[in-house]
Amino acid sequence: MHYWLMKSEPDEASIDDLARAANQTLPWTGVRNYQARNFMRDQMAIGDGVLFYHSSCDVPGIAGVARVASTPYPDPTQFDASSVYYDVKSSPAEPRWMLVDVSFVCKTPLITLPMLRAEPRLANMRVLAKGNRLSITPVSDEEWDVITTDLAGVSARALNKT
DNA sequence: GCCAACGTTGGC
DNA sequence: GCCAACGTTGGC
Repeated sequence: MHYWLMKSEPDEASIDDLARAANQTLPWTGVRNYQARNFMRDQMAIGDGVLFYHSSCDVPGIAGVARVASTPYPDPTQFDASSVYYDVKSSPAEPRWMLVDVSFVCKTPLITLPMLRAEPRLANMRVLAKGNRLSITPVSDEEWDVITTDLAGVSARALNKT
């Protein structure tokens, strides 16, 4: 069981989009970075906790909680010539990009970067490291507890709902 | 719009 | 295998 922070531009897929999606689940399309892909392909398991982060927007920050809802499978957008995520060097026989499905758990009050940086227990959080650009980063057990319980005030009941 | 930081590409 | 050039990310 691992925890993750996953960045999404809300213009493309926001926490509200996830809440409105069929089965409140969306495939995490568009990752085109090998480190981020490897996290999804090699380390994620169904049930892993996800901090849903809004990036490249007016006020970036954690906007909700989600969970990993599938095992890894090829990102279909890589084969779609009309998609911005099309990858001419990939093929169904040898897919280059893998993803997982992510399911909605709950929204949280927006937890901004200054709020995260103000919390000493998050000083080593990967997403806060200087120069970090990875769209998927691991979150430690303690970081998960601090953010979901202390900063976001999510109840244990909400976190454990299936 | 700026720019620091980082990843990828491709010539050699 | 090195590394310069280039493209992208993403906060500000």
